[in-house]
Amino acid sequence: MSTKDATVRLAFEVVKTACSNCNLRELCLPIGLEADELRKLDELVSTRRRLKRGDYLYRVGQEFESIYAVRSGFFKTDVLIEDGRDQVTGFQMTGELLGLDGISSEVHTCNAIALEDSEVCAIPFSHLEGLSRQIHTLQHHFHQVMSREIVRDHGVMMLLGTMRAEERLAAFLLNLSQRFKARGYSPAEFNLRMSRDEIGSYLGLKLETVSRAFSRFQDEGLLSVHQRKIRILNTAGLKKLMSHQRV
Amino acid sequence: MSTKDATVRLAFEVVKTACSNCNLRELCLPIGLEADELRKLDELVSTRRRLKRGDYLYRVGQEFESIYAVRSGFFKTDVLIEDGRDQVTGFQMTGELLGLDGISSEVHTCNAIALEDSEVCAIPFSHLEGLSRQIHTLQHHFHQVMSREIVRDHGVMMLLGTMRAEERLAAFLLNLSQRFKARGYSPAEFNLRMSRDEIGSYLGLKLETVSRAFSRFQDEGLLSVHQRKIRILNTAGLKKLMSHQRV
DNA sequence: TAATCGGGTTGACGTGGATCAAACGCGGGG
DNA sequence: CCCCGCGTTTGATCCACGTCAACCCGATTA
Repeated sequence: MSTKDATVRLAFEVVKTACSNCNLRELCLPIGLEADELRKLDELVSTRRRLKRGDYLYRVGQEFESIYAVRSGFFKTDVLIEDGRDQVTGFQMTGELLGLDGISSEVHTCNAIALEDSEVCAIPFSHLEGLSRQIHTLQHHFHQVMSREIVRDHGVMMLLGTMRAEERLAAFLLNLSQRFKARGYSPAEFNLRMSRDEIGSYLGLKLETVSRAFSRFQDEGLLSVHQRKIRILNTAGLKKLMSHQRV
Repeated sequence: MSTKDATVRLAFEVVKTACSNCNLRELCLPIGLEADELRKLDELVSTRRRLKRGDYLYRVGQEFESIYAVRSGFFKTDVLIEDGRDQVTGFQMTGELLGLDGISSEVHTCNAIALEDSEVCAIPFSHLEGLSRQIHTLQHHFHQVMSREIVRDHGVMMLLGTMRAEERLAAFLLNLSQRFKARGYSPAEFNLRMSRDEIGSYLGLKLETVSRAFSRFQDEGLLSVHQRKIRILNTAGLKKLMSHQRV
């Protein structure tokens, strides 16, 4: 894809929004803020961006100025190396933040791509820093979010470094399940937003291996799988499989 | 190792210290601070802890209250899962921060272990938050440090997810080399502080595989290896190997 | 209704790294 | 000086996953 395409794809719509009446406020940045603090945050979260499936929210190398909160939809982030290999570093759903990687060098170090039609709130980072110098709660919560991202990454490193294919997929599905649950959706039945290839990239596996693991889980009665529609039939079984010492 | 051992091993010495005359101030938190700001930071970094090889700086589950800056020595951090598997998540050298994982849940989520006799500066986290509400530069720099950790983790995920054994080791050695260089040491000749097993854990490989890769590099004239003493003979060769599309 | 297309599944086979096992070599203690 | 122990090296074998290839299936278009 050419660079020209890149800029075209960045087209988006801008919409006014407010944290104070957002139904994600208990998941997202505003957590634990007082009413008056929330109003200040409203001023800061200036714009909402609407993206279509496949659109880039930002790209490697692009100047960093805002972080983004997912309001609706689903994203992936990935990193590349010259020779063409790439690695999905995460999947983000509603209430989660995107763009934290850009703070360190003022430039984004990964791509963020919408996996379905989505909306994000753009939070200009310098404003966020300003406000978190005033609001202790916000400051601390933001630090917790960054720290949680580090802990999550350690979990993925563990997964990639020590687990076998089926353990990885089980861990991945259980994680998704728990995140859907936290958002009020069924933890047992959901649609995957990503392809087998993207799952594979995230888990350090080839798509065929992912597909085989799904089939195996289905044969063993742990899941029912129809395309991207997943139903978890035996959570305990998945958990057991995950923590199973390699044979 | 029993829990009793754990508490015993946490014994340490406390020493007064000051950022303003620390020769690491250009690598560490104080980066870019004015003289008067530096004095404020001095008050905050209250204690220095001295650890012996093998001592734990903190452990999984231990209450989080401070982050630590490595003043001298060398550390590793690792995470565990129940069944005994573990994964080294990082190696930290002088000027680098430890403990960022603990912010999210007020509890440490990994172990930090000294790989040689070491000293750290303890920075009570609530004080750091307080001070960074006053000093914009400090606040921003701290955010950059956290973000850099996230970017680093993405790099490791890439490594674990897409690279083959020799590429991983090459990437690892080049990274170490560059960090030694940044600290004024030779980038071409250094002593590894960690065992083959620890390198393997970090790179998602078995120690035998690490050992074989070292031997292979030596055969090919890229390195000379004597125990843990490494001399890089052909940096370009290592880089080329790293970005080599899989055959 | 057929043709096309992209993602997913399945099978056959190859291989990189794990596993198992033995030997080496250095450093410390008697 | 020899002995012991631990980290490391090296060799032989195994196997989980990658690779390659064929086919399937549902959606889209002609």
